[in-house]
Amino acid sequence: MTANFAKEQLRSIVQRIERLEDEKAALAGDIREVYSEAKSNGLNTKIIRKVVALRRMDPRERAEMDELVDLYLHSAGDA
Amino acid sequence: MTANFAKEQLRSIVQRIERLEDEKAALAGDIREVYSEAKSNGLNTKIIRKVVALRRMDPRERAEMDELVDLYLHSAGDA
Amino acid sequence: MTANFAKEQLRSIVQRIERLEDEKAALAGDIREVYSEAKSNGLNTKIIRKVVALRRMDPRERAEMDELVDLYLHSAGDA
Amino acid sequence: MTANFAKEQLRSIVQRIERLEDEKAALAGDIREVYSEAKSNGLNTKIIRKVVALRRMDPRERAEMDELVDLYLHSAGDA
DNA sequence: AAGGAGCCGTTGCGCC
DNA sequence: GGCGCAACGGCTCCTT
Repeated sequence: MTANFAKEQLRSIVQRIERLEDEKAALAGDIREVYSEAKSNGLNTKIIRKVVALRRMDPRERAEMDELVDLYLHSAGDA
Repeated sequence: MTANFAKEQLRSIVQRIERLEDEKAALAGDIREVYSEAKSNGLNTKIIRKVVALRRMDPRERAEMDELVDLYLHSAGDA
Repeated sequence: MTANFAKEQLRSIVQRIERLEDEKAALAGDIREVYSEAKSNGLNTKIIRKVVALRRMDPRERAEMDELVDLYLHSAGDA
Repeated sequence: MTANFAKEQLRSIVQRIERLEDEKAALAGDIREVYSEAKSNGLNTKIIRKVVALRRMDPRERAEMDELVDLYLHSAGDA
């Protein structure tokens, strides 16, 4: 029956998503633990988050962006 | 000078945004106060947030969505 | 040297986070693919997302919340 | 009647929130328009957003944070 | 290319 | 007063 086929398909999809979401949540927990460890060792987790984000960016692209920010910042601030 | 023109334009834009952002932040503060008042009167603010969101939706659209959710939920859960 | 120890520690932490973030991103990609497949089979992914979220909630808690929403919605709307 | 009192109170709260949300949404629209204008004048809106955010920060605090980011970045990257 | 939806990071709130 | 969680805002991707 076609309705049952659709139902089975939906079930499968929902279950696969839930499984993957569970794994993702587990990893998020692991990451949380690492930050927690960092904090208990006196490291600044907010800064670490920024460092991780910066390292993820392409260096060339990052340099361009920094230049533009400086330029715009200067233009916006001066008379 | 065209560079100065661009600079003036950027200055104007940044200042207009900052002004609007200030007003927006003030309103956000007002909203926060109302929720705070609600909470201190024993109301459930999480529920109020949902109610506000629901009231914003078109009723017809909302009904359709609820029906679909029920249908999918049922299909996903039964054998 | 204590500075080097701190440096090594930071390096380790950053690398562990990056590794975990990579795995998390891969899972996010997998989830996206499943939704994509669902959509190409004519399913409503927005609804599926709601269903997944609902199934994650505790049923008892969910029922309570629904009741409260109805109550508040009614109180807010009637004269 | 106390129930009616609570109902009136809830109604009032919901309506005040909705009013404030409307005003906030209007401002958000205005801000959106300014960015749109900026873009049509060849300005990089992503950079403008960063500039606006930077200008909002306390300079002293910002300098400290930048130093820390450099320090951590260096420690994380070198051997 | 523009607009909207989902995801991620940040900030504020309640708990301990 | 710090920690953990939840809501908010910004960024990115995807559709139109």
